[in-house]
Amino acid sequence: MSAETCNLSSCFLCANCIPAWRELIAVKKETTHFKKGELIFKEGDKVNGIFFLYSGAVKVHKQWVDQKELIIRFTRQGDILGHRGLAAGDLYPVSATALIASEACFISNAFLETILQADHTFTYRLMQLYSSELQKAEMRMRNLALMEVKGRIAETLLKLLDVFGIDAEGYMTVPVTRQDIAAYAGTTYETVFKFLKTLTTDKIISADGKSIKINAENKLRKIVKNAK
Amino acid sequence: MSAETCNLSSCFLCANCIPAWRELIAVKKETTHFKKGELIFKEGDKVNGIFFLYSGAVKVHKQWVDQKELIIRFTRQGDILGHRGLAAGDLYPVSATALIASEACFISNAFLETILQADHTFTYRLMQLYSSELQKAEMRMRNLALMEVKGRIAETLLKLLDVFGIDAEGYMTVPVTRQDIAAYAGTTYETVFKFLKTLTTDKIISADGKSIKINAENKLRKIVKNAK
DNA sequence: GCAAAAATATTGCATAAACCATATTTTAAC
DNA sequence: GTTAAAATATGGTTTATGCAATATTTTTGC
Repeated sequence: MSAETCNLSSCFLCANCIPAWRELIAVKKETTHFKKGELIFKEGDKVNGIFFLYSGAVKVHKQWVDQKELIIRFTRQGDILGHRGLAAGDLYPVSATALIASEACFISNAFLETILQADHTFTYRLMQLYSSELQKAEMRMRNLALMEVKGRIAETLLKLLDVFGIDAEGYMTVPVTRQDIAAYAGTTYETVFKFLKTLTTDKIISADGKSIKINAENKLRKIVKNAK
Repeated sequence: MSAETCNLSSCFLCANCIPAWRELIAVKKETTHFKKGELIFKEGDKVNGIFFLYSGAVKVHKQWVDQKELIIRFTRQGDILGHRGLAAGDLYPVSATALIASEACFISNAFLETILQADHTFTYRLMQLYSSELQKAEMRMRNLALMEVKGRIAETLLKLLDVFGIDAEGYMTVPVTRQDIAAYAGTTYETVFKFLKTLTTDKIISADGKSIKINAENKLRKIVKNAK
């Protein structure tokens, strides 16, 4: 179970807990597999535990009336999923969906509590993680509220680059739909489509169907800076 | 120093630490006073410690180019200020400004670290607090991105009611300017002005100059719900 | 108590971006 | 492999909001 799917070092839990715990973690954790497009957990579901993403790519999103949704963040290998619900309530406040085939270690609430009680350094690190996530959330809040759409779309492209990286030819490794770009930028598909077209015309990006390649990162950053 | 300004029980620190610590806290803390409109700390300043708001009302805000700002949250007695910077960097990512005369206990970084290392329950509670703040931040992110302006303004009024409460005649206890309402809702003064006027015409609120009174809370909630 | 600076009041206009409609292509499901 | 369902492509219309302008009132600092 452990050898193929978890090297006991790359996820937040293994990287930050007391080494001695890893043996027990190897026994207690369950490895879970998710297909592309599969729901990992759903807003409103009861929180049973926490996921540590071992491989793949996941979007964390939150609904609003009438099919609308905002993508809160994109996560990659090593990231935590479902930690928001941990201590603050018993229902997930967000949903998580696999963007590509993904694997995660699932740790039950009860076992996590045990770790938190026994390993104070881990608790401290988790608190630090939350603190930095909070900072990111505040930054994003400000951008969603005050930055104009073009800047938010440019920002989304840069974020995807940062989180998922690029392959040998410079194309983004994880195929994200334009609808997802819109959902992260807090806008509509049509607006994304139109703006990506002008970006392509200006050679700032190359959009070959679904795959996107960023040619001029600095120009995207300039768009973000100048987005009013 | 302690008796007049801090009862050693109402702030997050005193309420959640091991009782034995309170004596030391009483010695180590510094009581700080802020006048209406005074800056408590500024985005980009070096983080020296953490504030526990003892009395008054404070806005936490974040800048964007060209004088624009978003109010991240309103805080009242008992709340923590400046905790974002604690573990995640050495510069404040936000500013804090007193809305009315306010008092806060200041705890230096060094002493806070001591508490965190010695009192694991406190660390755990602080982690829980961050977790719930994160949930709130995500909710707000979604609302700022997807809810239309009228809903966001209505939401702001409800938030002010929730955080600061009302006096005997039903008026909000803390005078918040329309510009601040706009800054929280992520919109402009003019839009707030126009919408508050229709709310007044519809008798949902009474706006007597600066003081605002909410007459029909349920109608405001309905506006939030239906805001697209 | 006066001057300067915010905050408020008000309106009209410009426009960015959502919404609508529809056709085509790609992806997923059985 | 066929069909259904997403996702994409693209234009035209509408409208919610931001922006500019200007006048008045309130607050604040010295």
